[in-house]
Amino acid sequence: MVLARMIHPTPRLRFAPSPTGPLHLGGARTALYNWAAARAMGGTFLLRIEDTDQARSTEASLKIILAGLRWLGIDWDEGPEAGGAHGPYFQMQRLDLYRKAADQLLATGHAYHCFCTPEEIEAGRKEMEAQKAGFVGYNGRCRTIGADQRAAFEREGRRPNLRFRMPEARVMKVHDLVRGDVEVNTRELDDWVMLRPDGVPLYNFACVVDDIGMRITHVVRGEEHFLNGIKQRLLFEALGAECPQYAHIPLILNKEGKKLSKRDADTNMLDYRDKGFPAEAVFNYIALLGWGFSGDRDLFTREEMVQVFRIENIGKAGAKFDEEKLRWMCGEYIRRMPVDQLAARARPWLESAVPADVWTHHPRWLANAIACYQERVQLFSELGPRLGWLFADRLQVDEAAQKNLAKEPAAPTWLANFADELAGSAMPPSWPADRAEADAAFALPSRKDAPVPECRWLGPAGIEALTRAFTDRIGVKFGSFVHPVRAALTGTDKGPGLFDVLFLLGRDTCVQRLRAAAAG
RNA sequence: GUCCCGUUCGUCUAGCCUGGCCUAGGACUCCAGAUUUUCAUUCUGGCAACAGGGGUUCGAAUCCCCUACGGGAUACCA
Repeated sequence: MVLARMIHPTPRLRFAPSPTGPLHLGGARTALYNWAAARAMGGTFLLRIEDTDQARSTEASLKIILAGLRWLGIDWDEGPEAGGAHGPYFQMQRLDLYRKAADQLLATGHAYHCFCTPEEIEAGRKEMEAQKAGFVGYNGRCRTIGADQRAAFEREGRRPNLRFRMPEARVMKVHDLVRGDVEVNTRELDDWVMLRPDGVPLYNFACVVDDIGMRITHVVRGEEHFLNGIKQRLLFEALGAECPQYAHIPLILNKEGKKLSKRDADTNMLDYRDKGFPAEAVFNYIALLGWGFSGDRDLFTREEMVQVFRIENIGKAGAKFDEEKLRWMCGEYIRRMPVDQLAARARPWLESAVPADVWTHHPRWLANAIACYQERVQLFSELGPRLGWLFADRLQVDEAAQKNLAKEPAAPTWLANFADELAGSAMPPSWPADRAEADAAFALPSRKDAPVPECRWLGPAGIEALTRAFTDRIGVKFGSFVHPVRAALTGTDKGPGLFDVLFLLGRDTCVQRLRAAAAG
């Protein structure tokens, strides 16, 4: 048992953002895959903040990243605001650990001080380029520096960087969980800087020290890190630690097929939240960018994903982001939501459209109204504008509706007479009057085969019967009658079933609007 | 320049590792039809792809090679 645990340590994965910008699509997907892999393997998922780029790191970005992850439902077991036994989880709080590792590497000869100035490094690079060397990087001038030269540099006041001493031409055979077996010759890489004179580490160094300290076993990250992975493997080796399993995944491309950048405003995850995209739909969609749930299904929950997710199944080819499909997926999720949940979650976008009184005193009525639009919207934010006609004092009539009102010369007469008919009917009263009884009795949108409940008020079916009897009586074709009525009542030519509209509006408002339309 | 990775319908993908069940499946989009009082939903049907060329094999989307195209890397950023 103990032995088994040594061979297969508890999987520990991390997402390690640098707080230099918002959480964008690519970062969200990386986090999501790491999270899913951790959950799938019954392991631990943690967050580490790589804030060593002090000039660009901000507290605001950190907040946005954490909020974005939480919104997507990606939770972490260790990290900021969660604590954990392997902290601190901010790199700037781990400087002593890097220092210690640096001393060890210096002592074992895996690292050396480099006194070159940026200008000297650049000159060396130019020289290599002129020699048509395939690889162009640091020329390793300080590799073999003597004590005299070193002392001379120090007298000049130069402060050294710490560089990693790369093996000269070693063929690294590595296995990447996504790319498979790949060979890289270390001559493609130069002696990279680990530590600045001020003691702040650079990415590859801090990353490895932390992955060791945090016992990371698997790393899923963007393919821009593939070569960093080679450098890091060597560093693990030099430090006598085991390297995690790496999986380098292709980048997400934008519609133009270019790399998604942090500057693309609509790639900030919180923008999707603010625009009314359901989080679980965004999660679902992002998961599909480079991974397939199965051959015949692309709608799934987080839990279902965790059941079947395997890092090895992430695709090697880059994917383009398609907002059209994302939106379809949002609509799909909204349709499947219980209507009360939809109302609650859409509320932030409904505050201006729906009077506060409705929320507190007419919840069933509002739920019915929202239910009528459930299959007609894709985003929470689309609900408010659609509901406007319900509360309008003076109805806005759009062009299509005006056409429908003008098409039949007799329409004004029909509407006036229909108003009289409704005035004497048992239709439910109109908001703000109390109509809770009717709203509780009838669930919208009404369905043809639904049984008619016992109620003293007319429901949609009853109103339809009344209407059909009326059109028969005045000798008007039902089909032509219906359009001007909808126009008069909602001001548009689209929307829920007409009798749901009548029911929602209630007797008095219907009468009033029909008469107003009849009067022109 | 050099190195690495990739390329299946317009898009996301299944299939590829372990060749035959692939006249290549699903989804989004689009088109047509059905249902319907409008819109939407739903249902039915349709358009649409193995980048190109060689090779291996009885047989290749699947294995090998070359070409083209795309992406990534080549920092005192991460």
